[in-house]
Amino acid sequence: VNVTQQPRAQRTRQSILEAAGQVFAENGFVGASVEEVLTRSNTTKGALYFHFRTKEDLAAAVIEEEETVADRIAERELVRDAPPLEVLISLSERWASEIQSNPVVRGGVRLIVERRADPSRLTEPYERWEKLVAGLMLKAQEQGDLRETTDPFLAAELLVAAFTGTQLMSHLRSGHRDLMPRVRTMLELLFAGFVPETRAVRFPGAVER
Amino acid sequence: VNVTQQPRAQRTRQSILEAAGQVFAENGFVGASVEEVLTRSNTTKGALYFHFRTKEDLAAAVIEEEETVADRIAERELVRDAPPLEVLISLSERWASEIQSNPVVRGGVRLIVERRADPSRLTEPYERWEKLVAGLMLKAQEQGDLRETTDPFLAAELLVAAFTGTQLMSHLRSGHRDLMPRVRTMLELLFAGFVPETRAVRFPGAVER
Amino acid sequence: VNVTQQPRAQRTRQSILEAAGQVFAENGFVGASVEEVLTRSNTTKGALYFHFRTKEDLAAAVIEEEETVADRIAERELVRDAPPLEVLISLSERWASEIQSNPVVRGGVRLIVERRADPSRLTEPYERWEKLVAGLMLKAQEQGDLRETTDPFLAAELLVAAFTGTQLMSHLRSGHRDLMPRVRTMLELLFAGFVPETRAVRFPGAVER
Amino acid sequence: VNVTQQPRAQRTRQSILEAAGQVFAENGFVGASVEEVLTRSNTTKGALYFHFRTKEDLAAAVIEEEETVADRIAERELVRDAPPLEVLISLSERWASEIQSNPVVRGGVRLIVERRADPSRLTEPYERWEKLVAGLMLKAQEQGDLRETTDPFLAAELLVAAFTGTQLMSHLRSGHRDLMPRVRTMLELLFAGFVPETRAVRFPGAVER
DNA sequence: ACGACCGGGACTACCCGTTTCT
DNA sequence: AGAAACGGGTAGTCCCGGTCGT
Repeated sequence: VNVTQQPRAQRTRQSILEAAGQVFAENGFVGASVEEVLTRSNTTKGALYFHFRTKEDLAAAVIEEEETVADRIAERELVRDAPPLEVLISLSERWASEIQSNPVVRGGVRLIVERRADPSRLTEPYERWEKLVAGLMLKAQEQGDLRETTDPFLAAELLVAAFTGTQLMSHLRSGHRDLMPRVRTMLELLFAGFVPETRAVRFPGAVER
Repeated sequence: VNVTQQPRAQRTRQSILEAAGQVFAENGFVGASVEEVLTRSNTTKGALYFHFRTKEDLAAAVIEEEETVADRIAERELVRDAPPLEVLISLSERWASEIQSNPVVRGGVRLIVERRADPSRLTEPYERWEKLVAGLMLKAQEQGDLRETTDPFLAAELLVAAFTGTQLMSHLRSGHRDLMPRVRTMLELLFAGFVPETRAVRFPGAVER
Repeated sequence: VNVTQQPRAQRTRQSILEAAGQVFAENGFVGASVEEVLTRSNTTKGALYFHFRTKEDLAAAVIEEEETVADRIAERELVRDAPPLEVLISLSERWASEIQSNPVVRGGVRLIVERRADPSRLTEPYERWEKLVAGLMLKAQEQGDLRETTDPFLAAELLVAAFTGTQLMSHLRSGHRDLMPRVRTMLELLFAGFVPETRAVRFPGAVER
Repeated sequence: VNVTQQPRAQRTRQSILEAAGQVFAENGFVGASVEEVLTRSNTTKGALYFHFRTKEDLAAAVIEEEETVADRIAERELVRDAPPLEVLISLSERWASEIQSNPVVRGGVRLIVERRADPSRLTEPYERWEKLVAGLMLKAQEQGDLRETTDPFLAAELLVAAFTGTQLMSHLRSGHRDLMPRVRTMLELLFAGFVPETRAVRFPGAVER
């Protein structure tokens, strides 16, 4: 294999991926046209079909990258030695910020939301989020930061659903521009019901925006 | 104008609308094919394009019907003389039940979620839901059923977003089959944070399913 | 048979025919849409398909009416006791004027020009014109108004072709508005070559416009 | 730009153009079906829509080629050092011969005749013919080959109209097979009226066919 | 006799994901 | 890697019957 060319190949692949992310985010899978991706990435069919065998393949790559980013963020937050609910907060805000700034992530998110009954796909991303959140909720309950009466698993499910709904609303109303404040107030209101009256969650300053 | 044959016409129109609801719900607007609607409704192109000028038109009709149903449900619940939060509960459950059972509603819901920033559209359905819910939240606060510290408008926004997210999750995971219990637990968890500790919301038995 | 309704039926038929003439004149046979005819004639499909079995039928009726008008004009001019070339002149101008004012005639003319290799149609209108003109040319030659060296049949053929071409040009350039002067100068130039130097054709004042 | 494969592409494009010429010539613009062009050119939709964006585009290309051919013929004749009327004769016959033998030209001619008042089109071909002919007529008059009493511009207009009419007649009656003799006699008769008695135009042998 | 409403279905232009050839 | 070609599938148009009322 040629080695000197690899950097250029990687750049090409990346720019295709980014363009695809945008187009998928705006139009969904069926609504997206390969031609549009070509135009935005300033490449040609030859290039695209060299890197990705089909349009489905391209979508899968977008999702994969999005998942990788998600994992990286999750890992980075999980190792922090902070109260679990605070981890949950900064995790949510980091993720929101990523959605705002990274087109590939935005595309992946839309593709996942849209996903038809294609069960042969990668392990459901939502389940992974739910498991991760549930873990934090459990730890929080052990430390007395989650009410005894609140089921940690159901709380996790709700948080994921509410985040998804919030992200959707922000997408529809402002094209994700007001995502951060929406996520912030969502968390505040939710946690008001999760946390015992005697405790209070510390909300750090918003990451950005 | 004319009276002859109208019953048949109405039946045809309705069966097209229902088929369209299904197809839109399953595949979204772009993914839906008119041909599929034809097959499922057991009609022909002539019939379809007699009742609806374009595919867009058909989608608009689906949304319109869905909105009409929503309004009818809202009206029926609002006149009830019950505590506002209980109204909110039965309203949510009625709506969830409608989504489960009525394909046109299901289609409309998906179409609305998908809708890009098409500002020339009917007044955003979400805004209407938010206003309605906010009204009930305000009344609840007056009656002491909503914590003083909870902003009724933000609470309404969250509820709508959480409902949407929950509906989406249920759609993706079970095709709306487990929608009712999901909505129920969502409400329980949310209200735990909204209602003062001294009060308790009465959750009636689930409407059905 | 019902008699009282017949006048109304005739009116309906006529208004359809006129609308059809317009639409055919503007768009040709294939380009014309029955729907457009309906709109302009303010009638409905039921009415149209009662009077005319198919679109072809409608076109045939338009042509038939146009031919009838042509025959009527020809007869009226032919009985006149005037020099043959003068008859030719006023015949041409009457026909031009009819084309300008009568939409059905205009439609018929276009349909005939367009006619595909459909040899099973009514006897070619052009042949009839040529025969008629040839007869007048022959008479003119007998009276010394046509040069001895000019073949009356070829002259007739040319006149018909030139008229058709002129009519077409006028249609393309002005929508038939400048048809009269064009026909007039065409005749003047043509006759300059047909008539012996010693004679001169009397051009009457133009019929109108 | 690109160089690879251009010969093949050019061949494909040309064969599509020729098939399109035929189909347009036979059925006009609306009557022509892209599918028929595909069949006759032995190509596929993909190929056609790679070379031409729409059916209109295809028609425009046919017209453009026809105009190019016309220009080439005109240029070649105009540089000849011959009496203007003789140039006119051989020009007409060359053009007639081209119509007979070149399907693209035939298509273009029909498309132009059909063209409705679409003012956004290329400069009206008829005007260009008229100007060209008028120029020759003027020169002929200077040299005493055109009668003093004949207006060169009107004569040009008539010639173009008569040619168009003749071509149409030949199309309708014989599918252009008898075009050459028709044009020849048309010119003879016309010129009999244009040229002074003392002079005589030399009619060369027909170009071919 | 006349006309209205409703529906049938063949057909059209065109888009678009993909492959082939160089 | 890019130009060219492939071909299935799309929404939509349009001519035309049926089937009623008046």
